Parts: sequence; structure tokens; C-alpha cells
Amino acid sequence: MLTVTLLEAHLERCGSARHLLQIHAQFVASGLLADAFAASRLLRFTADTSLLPLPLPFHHSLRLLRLVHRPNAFSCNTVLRAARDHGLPHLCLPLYASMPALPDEYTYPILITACATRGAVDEGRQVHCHAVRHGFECNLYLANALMSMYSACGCLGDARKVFDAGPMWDTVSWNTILAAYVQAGDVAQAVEMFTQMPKRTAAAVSSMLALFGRRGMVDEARKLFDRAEYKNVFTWTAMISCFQRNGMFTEAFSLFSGMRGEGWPVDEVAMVSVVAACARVEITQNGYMCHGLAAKAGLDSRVNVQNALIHMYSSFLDVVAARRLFDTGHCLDHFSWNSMIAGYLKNGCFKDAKELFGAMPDKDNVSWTTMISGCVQNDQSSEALSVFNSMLAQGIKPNEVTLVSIISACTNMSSLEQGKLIHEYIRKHQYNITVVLGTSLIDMYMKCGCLESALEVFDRMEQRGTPCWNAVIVGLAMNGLVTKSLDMFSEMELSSTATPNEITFTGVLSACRHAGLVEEGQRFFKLMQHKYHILPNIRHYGCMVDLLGRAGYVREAEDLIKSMPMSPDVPAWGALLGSCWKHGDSEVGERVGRELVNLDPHHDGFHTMLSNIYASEGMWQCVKDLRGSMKQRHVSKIPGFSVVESSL
DNA sequence: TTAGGGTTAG
Repeated sequence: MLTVTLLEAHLERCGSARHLLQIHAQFVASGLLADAFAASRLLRFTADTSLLPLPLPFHHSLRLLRLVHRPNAFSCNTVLRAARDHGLPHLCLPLYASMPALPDEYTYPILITACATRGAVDEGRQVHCHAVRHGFECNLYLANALMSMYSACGCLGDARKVFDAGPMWDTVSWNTILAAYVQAGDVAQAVEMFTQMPKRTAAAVSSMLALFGRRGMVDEARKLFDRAEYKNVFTWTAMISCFQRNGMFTEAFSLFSGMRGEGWPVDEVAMVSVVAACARVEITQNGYMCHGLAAKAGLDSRVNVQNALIHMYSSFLDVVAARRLFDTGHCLDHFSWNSMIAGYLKNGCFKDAKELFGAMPDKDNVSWTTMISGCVQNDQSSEALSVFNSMLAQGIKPNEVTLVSIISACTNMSSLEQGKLIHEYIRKHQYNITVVLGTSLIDMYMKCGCLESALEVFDRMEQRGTPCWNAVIVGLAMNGLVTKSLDMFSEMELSSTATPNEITFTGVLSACRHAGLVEEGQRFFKLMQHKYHILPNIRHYGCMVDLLGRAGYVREAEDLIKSMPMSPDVPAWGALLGSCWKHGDSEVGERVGRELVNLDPHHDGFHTMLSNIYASEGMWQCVKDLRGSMKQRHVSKIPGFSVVESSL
């Protein structure tokens, strides 16, 4: 005779689906199903994902519930929870509608979370009404679930209404409403909520750290972390991840070491974050150490850790190690495939990438985008276009990154025709022209010499960040519209949404060089340093040297080269040499020429220029010596040389 | 029953 106690004992020993089915059969045969309590014990077992590594299919729970003679709210809730947790949240409401028992206080939070996972806010509102009607309005768990549901569905106002209506909330309520503002990225409200909280729990601190991390507010995060009263693994991980996503990889790693030093256990998420940080540092040692640690902690079989490691080894230019991980992983997901494909592309293994991409079972838009941008990076822009067309043919919707990549393919090919087609696609599907997307369109039109379209894109943009101003200023300069380019710079200075940066000055300086505007160039060169505190880079110097040299200020150009904090590159020397030649300054020219010929012994152009300078001074022997080290012998074109050559 | 940390594509 099977009793509830015996049943429980059986269930505890149960290790396989087959065994569970046997118990199930005995259970039905013994008539214990009439006992709602006993039935609920079995139901709990069949429905709970955490109890067994082999959760039974949901229909078992449902069938079992139908067999129970007089099910109570508990048994129904168990099945509702099973539906929610087995990826069938859409079955919850129909099940609720035909529920054979009266719902209790546990029922509504389950239904609300089911709606939240589906993003079904309208149904959530209906459930909210039902719960109120059944008198659960002031239930803490319901209120918390409601806040979380409304915030997940983007209805922050409704979440706040629930919070404000409540009499006395617990820490979970505070954390939930805080998390709502964090998810919405509302720093001001989140900070206010955080300061008002009666207790700043580790959960609340973690939320705030995540928000600061996403917004690049590393100093605020660090201050909060250092002063936090309560910390746990989540808090440490949030801080590590904050460093990681803001490019402070060394800090991320040392904080991870600190966490271990304090004896905190390392879990999957912390591992993923720190491996991601190691991937971005050229020193590979920390990365290998993390891999070893992950293996020791048994975390290396987790697919997320494997993915982070695949990415890490790809960054270390070790595709073989990455591929080994990929081949040994037993539950690969989209991340694994996409990371491996990206790894091949990053390492120039274009063929392997294509092969793996072809073999990938169901490609998502990241897979397609990875492949498209990889083609562009590997100088296969026309291939990028054909991949893009197959993507559309498969009915996959490109996202902003895809579009930026494909536009840059058009830019590379200077293909106005294809670029226009993509632009048409963007218009037709009403994509929001963000700063990034707009900038790439402006770049494309500028490169293709289609200034009107470029300016039209710019004029129509709602948000105008620094990059799109730069694209316009640089593009106009590139196309020789110097005055217009400089006018745009003045406009940009007045704009509140953009600030000139390094690239902006590259644009205006090259515009000045184009038009030989020495004074304007000098003004910009000072402006960037004194007003905007930008240190000129090697290109800025090169531009100024060229500008001064061309205008005949050869000595000033030489002084500028000498004042450079970095060693001048070939274009800078070349510009100076060119101006020496043009303006007949053989003294400087000789010095510079020798420098250049040493720096780039295979550049015949420099040899020719130097030869000309020697020739103008009648230093024919030097011309002859130089000739010996040249490949193309252009030296014979130097006026007068053929006459004297035989006498040397 | 309810809250909190992470990875890939540009």
C-alpha cells in the first residue's frame, strides 16, 4: 500500500525519468490522486526544474492535474509555475481561466511573472485587475511582481504607481523599483531612489554599479563600491564588469584577484566578465590563468565561459585554441558560433569563417552581421554585398550594425549605385537615422562625391553628434569645398550637441592645406591646443608642415618638425622635402633629404626630390651617388644631369 | 512566490 510518506521516500531516491514514470503509475493505481495534498507532492516533483536534471515535459504535469480529483490552489499553482518555467508562459492564462480551484495569493505573482517574460503588458493589466478584485491588492509579493512586470514592459509610470500606492514595502520592493529606473537608464531617478532607500542592500548597490558601468560613470561606481556597507558576489562582479566595459581591463583583473583574495567564491558570471577583460589585454598570461581557474572550479564546461574563452583565444590570435574549445563544447549556442566565426575573421582566416558560417544551423542577425563586417574588414566588399542580399532573401532583418557595415562596403567600393539602394532600403523600412548610421551614410556620399545627398542626410538628422559633423567637415574638405568646410566648423562650435575633437581638426587642417590658408591653419592649430586641449597627433603636424612648406615658410616648417613630441613620419618629412625643392631651399632640403632617404630607402620619389636639390646646387657627385641606391632610375630625368654624367 | 551581476557582431 502506497502512502504519502512512502511516496516521498520514493521520490527522493528518484534519479531517472523512467523511475519517475513508475512512481507516477503506482501513484495513479493506488488512488492517492484523490488526496489533493499527496497529488501536489508528485506535481511539485514533475514540475520543478531545479529538482531534477530531467524535467518531465510539461504535458505530464497537465495530465496529472486533470487526474487529481479535487485539485486545490497549490496543485494548480505548481502547474502554472511549471508552464512558466518550461518556456510555455503563454499557457498560463488559459490555464488560469479554466482553473479547477480558487486562486490564492500565490497564483497572481506567477501569472504576472509569466506575462512579464512574454512582455504581454495588456494581459498583465487584466491579471492585475483580477488580483485586485480577489482582494490581493496589498499583497507584497503581488506588488513586487507587478512592479517588475511593468518595468520589464517599459511601463515605468505604472511600476511607480504601484510603488507609491503601497503602504510598507520591503527591501525587494525598493530594489525592484530601483531596478526599474536602472533598466530604463534613468540615472537621476535611480540615484534619488537609492538615497531614499531605508537599507542599501548588496542587490541595490549591484544595480547601481551596473547602471554606472553602462553609462561610463566609472568614478561614481568605484566610489560607491568602496563605500558600500553590504557587498556580495553580485556586487564584486558588477564592479569588475564596470571596469571591463569601460576599457579598464587591468583594473578589472586586479579587482577579480582582490575578490578571490577575500575568499569570495567565483561563479560563472564573474568568470565571464574577467575572461572578457583578459581578452582585451595584450599580456596573455592573465587569460591563461583564468582559463586554468575556470577549469579548476568546474566552470569551463559552462557554455558562457566557453564562449568568453573562444573570444579570448581569438583575440590572442590563437584560432587553433579557440577552435579546440569550440569543438569540445557540448552545448554550443549562437554566441559560440558567432564568436568562432568572428575569431576566424579577426585572424584573417576568411575561408574558415565562410565555411563555419555556411555550416551554422540557424544563423541569427548577429551571425550575418559578423560575416558582413568581416568581409569588409578582409577587403571583400563585393562579397559583403552578396552576403547582405542573401540575408535579406532569408527574411532576416538587418540591424543598425549590419547597415553600417554594408554602407562602409559601399564606401570602400565608391559604389554610389549600391549605396543609394541601401539608403533607399533604410528609408523604406523607416530605420531611425542615429548618429552612427547617419555618419556612415554621409561618409559614403562624400566618398562618392555626392555632396548634396550627404548634406541632405545631415540636415534631416534629428540628433547630430560629433561624428556626423566630422563626416561633413572632413568630406567637404576632401571634395575641395574648403570655405563650406570651415563654415561648418564654425556652426559646429555653436552647436550644443557636438564638440570638436581630433578628427574635426584633421578635417579643418586638411581643408586649409588644400586651399593654402596658412593663417587659418595656424589659428586652428592653436585653437585645438588652447581652447579644446587636444594634443596634435602626427597627422596634424604633417598637415601643418605641408601647409607651411607649400606656402614657402620652409624654415618654420622645419622648426615645427623639430618641435614634434613624436618622431616625424615619412609623410611629414616628405612634405618638408617637397617644399624645400619647390622653394629652392637646398640647405634644409639636403638635411631633410638625407633623413628621408635613410628612413625609407625604397621611396624613389624622395630620391628624386633630393637629387633635384643636389642638382640645383650643382652637387652632381651627390646625385650620382644617390642614383646608385634607386630602383627606377628616375634620376635620368633630372635636368642637366645627362650632360655632366659622363664627366663624373 | 518577488529584486540584483555577464559574454558575441560594429
